[in-house]
Amino acid sequence: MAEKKSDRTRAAILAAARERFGADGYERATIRAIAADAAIDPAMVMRYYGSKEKLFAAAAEFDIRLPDFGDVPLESLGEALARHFLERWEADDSLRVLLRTAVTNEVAVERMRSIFAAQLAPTLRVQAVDQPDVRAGLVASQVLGFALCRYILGFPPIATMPDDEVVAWLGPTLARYLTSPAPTLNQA
Amino acid sequence: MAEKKSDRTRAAILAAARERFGADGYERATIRAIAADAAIDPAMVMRYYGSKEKLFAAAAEFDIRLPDFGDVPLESLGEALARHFLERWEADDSLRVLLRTAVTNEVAVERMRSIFAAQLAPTLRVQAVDQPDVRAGLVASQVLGFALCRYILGFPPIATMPDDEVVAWLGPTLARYLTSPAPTLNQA
DNA sequence: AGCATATGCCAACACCTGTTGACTTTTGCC
DNA sequence: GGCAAAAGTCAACAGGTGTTGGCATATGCT
Repeated sequence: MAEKKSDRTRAAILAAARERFGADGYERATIRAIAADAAIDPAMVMRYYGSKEKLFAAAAEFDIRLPDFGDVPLESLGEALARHFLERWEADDSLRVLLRTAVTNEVAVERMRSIFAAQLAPTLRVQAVDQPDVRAGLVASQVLGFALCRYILGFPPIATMPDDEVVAWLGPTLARYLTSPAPTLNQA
Repeated sequence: MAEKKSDRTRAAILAAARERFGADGYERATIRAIAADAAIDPAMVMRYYGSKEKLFAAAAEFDIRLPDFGDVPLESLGEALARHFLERWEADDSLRVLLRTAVTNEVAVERMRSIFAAQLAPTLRVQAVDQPDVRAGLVASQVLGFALCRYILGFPPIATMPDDEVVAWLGPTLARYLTSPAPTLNQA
């Protein structure tokens, strides 16, 4: 092991950064505050991560690989997705960081998009649904909207809803976005 | 008319503030930039609105009164809501301001909540649905999530979707949130 | 006209931001 | 023990922020 002490502070910085970015958003999370949380000097943050942008990029980097839904029957995929996202969202604050910062930071937007457009859509393609991009977008709109109300805005009935009830409400919505035939429009 | 010139610059400031807050969010929208857009001195902003917080409060203030849905049959209320919110969202950038700033500004959160919790929920109570707060929250989650993807994040298939298609997709979802019996949970 | 008042501009303030360089301490190897 | 490199500390920088007070200009009333 070539280095040990440095790795520990590197990790401390990253953990503090995740928390601050997630709680305050990109602009209000200052390097000084992050350094104070990690109990080190602000200059260390620069030495290890180069800049605030790069620190954020590192803090927003984590494996967001969706499990393989290729063999889940399409009818129960909605519920499976709802449960998976809920668990993923409560496991740590990685997704919260992304959602809170995506509003003002392009990097976060792109990373968020890569979850839904670049991961969910292909999964749907395997299931041979039509318009996989549209359906993935609709799923994203409901999942992100619910997360927004629950974790960021803290809307009372949504924020305190038990997990099972969340799945029971959202599951059918997602299922419909995945399975329902695309709407036919009468006129423009 | 006691004053004329001042009212015009007051309005110019407010318009520029709405645009900047909506485009950049609360922290990144600077008073100097707003003043530059309105082609006046930053000091004028302070003279007329007192502080950045108060300017924002003024910029985020507008009538968001929902039309009276008391007589709309519950089955078509979902579609009516979808269409109303979509129109309201595209009419001006008031709601965009609120959504973008709500992530970091408590005032915006409270104002957003007042739309759904304090206006939509009572409307539902008139229709005698059970759990009106939960249902209003669910509607909020889908409406805000879609707006987030369409106007803030700019997710490709959602951002470019024709209005009628939006209503066709979202209407049934909202309708289900309003009419479907509350899910019964087997166990905790 | 003259004058009070409203309106606007300018320069500066105190503070906070990300970032940098020089300096000191600790670590690990010979 | 001695020494080079790593790890950490400190103070300062340059620039941007909200905010303020003083000074000039324009306006409208009598």
